[in-house]
Amino acid sequence: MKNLLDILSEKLGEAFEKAGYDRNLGRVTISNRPDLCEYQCNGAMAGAKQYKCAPIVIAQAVADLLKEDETFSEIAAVNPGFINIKIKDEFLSKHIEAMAGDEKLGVELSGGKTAVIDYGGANVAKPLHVGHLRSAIIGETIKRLKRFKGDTVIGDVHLGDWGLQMGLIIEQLRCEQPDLVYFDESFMGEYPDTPPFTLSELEQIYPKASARSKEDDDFKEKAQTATLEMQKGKRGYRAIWKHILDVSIPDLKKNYDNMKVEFELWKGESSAEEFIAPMVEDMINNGYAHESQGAIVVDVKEESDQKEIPPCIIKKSDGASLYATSDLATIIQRKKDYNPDEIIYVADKRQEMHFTQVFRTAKKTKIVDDSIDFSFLGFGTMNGRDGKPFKTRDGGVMRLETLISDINKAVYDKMMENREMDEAEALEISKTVGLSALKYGDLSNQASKDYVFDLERFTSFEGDTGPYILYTIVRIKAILRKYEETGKSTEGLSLNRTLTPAEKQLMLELSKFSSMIDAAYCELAPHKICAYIYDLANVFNSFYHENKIMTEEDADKQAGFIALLLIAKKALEISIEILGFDAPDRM
RNA sequence: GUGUCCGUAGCUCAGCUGGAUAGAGCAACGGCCUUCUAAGCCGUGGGUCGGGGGUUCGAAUCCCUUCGGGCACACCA
Repeated sequence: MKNLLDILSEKLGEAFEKAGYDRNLGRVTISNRPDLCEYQCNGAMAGAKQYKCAPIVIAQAVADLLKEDETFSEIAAVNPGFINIKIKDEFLSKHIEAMAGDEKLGVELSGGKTAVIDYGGANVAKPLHVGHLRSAIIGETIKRLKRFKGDTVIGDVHLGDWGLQMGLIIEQLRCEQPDLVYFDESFMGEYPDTPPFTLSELEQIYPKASARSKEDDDFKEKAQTATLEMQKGKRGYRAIWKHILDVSIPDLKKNYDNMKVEFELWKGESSAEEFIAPMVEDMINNGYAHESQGAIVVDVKEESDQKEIPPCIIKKSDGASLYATSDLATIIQRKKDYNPDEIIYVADKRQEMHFTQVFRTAKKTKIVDDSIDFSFLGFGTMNGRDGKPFKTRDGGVMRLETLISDINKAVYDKMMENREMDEAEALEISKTVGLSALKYGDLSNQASKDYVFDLERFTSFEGDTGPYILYTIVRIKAILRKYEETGKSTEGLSLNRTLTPAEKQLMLELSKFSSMIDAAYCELAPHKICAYIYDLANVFNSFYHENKIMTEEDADKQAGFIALLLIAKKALEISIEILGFDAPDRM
């Protein structure tokens, strides 16, 4: 259905046209002076030059034409040429009612594109840490948002399981346990089913290896060789690789699950391995790729570039493939499996260059045609309160599990300060509320910017936080529960046609829902959803204080309030569902 | 060095397809609970929108310049 601004703009546009002006001047926006009006149109000022007359003259002519219109309770031309608009209660109320009748609250479907979203970016053998947080949270929200708009979306965690890190682990393992059968060149039998390491052992191997490779060139070289051999299919190394995956993936799943982050695909860089060799061959044969300094590269610079874009390396000089190679091969695979209209990558913004290279290479080498859209949603760094990248107290990388349990603990403590509650229930609720704190804290910032993670602030129950949003929903639920306890039904109620001021404010806010979703969708901007529900929660809470619902004596009016609560609840619940968290029934 | 992003209240951030008096939250201060969860609501104070030019009837928003900061710049991912 049409949103309110479009309806109003159309009416104004018609009036502009009738008065002899361009109808496009009739664009109506939300008032930036709520003390004066609800909506405004600035078209008269924009058109003044074109028609060589004072803007107020145009504005007056338009306003005069609409004086009698049943939509407006007030429409006035104001110097220097604003048109100030207020709408009638009844018109608004009917509009919101129509919205409520729609499953998606008036949001129109996109047209059903198919998209693959590449997010999460976990590495096997490494526990999830805070660096993985944003990709997971933002990616999941984009996925849900696009689904809500009617797209078919496939989320792929795209594990890091094919690069140098694997070689590092193999070499480190060799140092620690040289007698393992995997390193015995002459071994021809079946390798054991049981991994030679536990999860926690595995998690210690990688950091050690990584640190060592930075100081020990010889070790690094060996790791590179091992990587290459693994990629080529060396049996013992592949067996280790398989063990690493088997040990890591269940743990990763569990962790993502705790965050309500769900992937349709658990593929990794390795999954596209079979496409690599033919792809590279094609690129060479078709003249797209050439040798440079021993490596195989594709030139991707373009005339219009403001800066030098280095060539995209698809084969290292030692013959190993790397990040770009597997990303390109994965595009081939995705095209084959899903033929998507777009592929969205959610990754740290520092990787922008890499994706520019990959996207250009994919199009230049005709892996995909121009109809596919690539987009890179780069996010900023999560910093600590000191403004520097988030670290543990001793300067290490904090595990996601630790971060989440810290948050849940903080929420739990605060709950117990203010409420008496059964311990088991409190623990359960603190997880729900904690997740909202974490996700809202992240998503309410613009994705592309760095932000400061402040546990104290995010878990606060005051202000612009997840818990505040949940608290608002809990309040609504409580009233609805009480209403039903009086034996009345919440089905089929009509909104009031004469509105209290706060009631009208709430409806005006609700009317923005569909345009807010559209903006968030087009701009891949989850923070707009957060900003909206925060405003909505504020307006609701004002309404809550100014209108005593349960003690309202006029039963019809009370029913109208309840009808409005249901819509507000739905708008909030749809929104947090997209953001990827839930509201408890009480807190 | 080149490119790019950012600089808005003490702190954390919105606003940026140009519009009227630049908004929130936190922190500070003052009110409101015999009434639906006070984890709330209402109010007060707090700003040369980094600086300087320009375009415009009108600039936090567009252009130029300058200062300060982050990040990226071929064989890591």
